[in-house]
Amino acid sequence: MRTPCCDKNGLRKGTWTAEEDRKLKAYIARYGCWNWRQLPKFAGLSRCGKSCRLRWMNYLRPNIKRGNFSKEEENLIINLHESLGNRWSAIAAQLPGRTDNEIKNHWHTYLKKCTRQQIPISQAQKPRSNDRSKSKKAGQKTSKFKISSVCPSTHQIFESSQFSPPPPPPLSSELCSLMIDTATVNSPSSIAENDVSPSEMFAETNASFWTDPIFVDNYDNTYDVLSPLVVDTGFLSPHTPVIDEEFLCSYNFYDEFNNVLNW
DNA sequence: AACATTCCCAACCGCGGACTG
DNA sequence: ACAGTCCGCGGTTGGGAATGT
Repeated sequence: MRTPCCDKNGLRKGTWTAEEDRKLKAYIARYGCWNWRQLPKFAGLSRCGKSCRLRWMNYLRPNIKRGNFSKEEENLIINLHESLGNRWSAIAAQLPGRTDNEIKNHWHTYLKKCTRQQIPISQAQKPRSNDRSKSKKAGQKTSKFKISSVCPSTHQIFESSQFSPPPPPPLSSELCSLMIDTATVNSPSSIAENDVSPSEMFAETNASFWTDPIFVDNYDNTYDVLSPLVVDTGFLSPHTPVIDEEFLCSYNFYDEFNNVLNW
């Protein structure tokens, strides 16, 4: 894939690394997508918001179906394309777990040929299996995402929950990650690896957040709590999503046996 | 085995609509 | 009404993997 590089603003472009994915997933699991433009700054990512959104929507989001399209899906895409045209997002809405980008790619690489040549899907030459799934590529090697039929989309999880994500507290992305990924919780010293210092975050966070008594009251707790036990400390407000092991297990996000997250 | 070509898809870009002040 | 900002969509690109010679 595209070689990571920096643009003139110092923002990274190109292929996402596993570390970037981890930061983004952890941040969104913790705070949701409250503002794509601001998100990378608080998540400790040198990416533009657009890039973060795309990565999340097309790859990291839970409940994304990967792998080959079934005949039923392909027929549905063709039928929907006849009626909707290139409105990929509208088509994707009818195919749970499929992204507009994936459908668009599949259309251009395979289905378009079928329709142009009037070839039945079953007789057309199948594209190379995407089970190769770019597994060797950066940012995707460590993905352990499991598809669960009972797993609601993250969109549903966040939207159905009662919280309205506030601007993030002065937590580093590293700490956010540690809070969700218990397997990596080892040493508080790792917080020193932050891309954005707490003071910088403090300075950049909007005023309304700092007047929020929930966070102000618990601000002192934020730097010495490095495990999911933070949930019990009272640091997390009732308005923030509490991502604990039980929650994660219930949606197949967390593998209790191996003590790792499944994404 | 080595090289050339084709395929595939993650990611980028630009545009337009929605929203806000 | 207008300008600025943000978000989402669709078109396109580019480079690694697969396939062909």
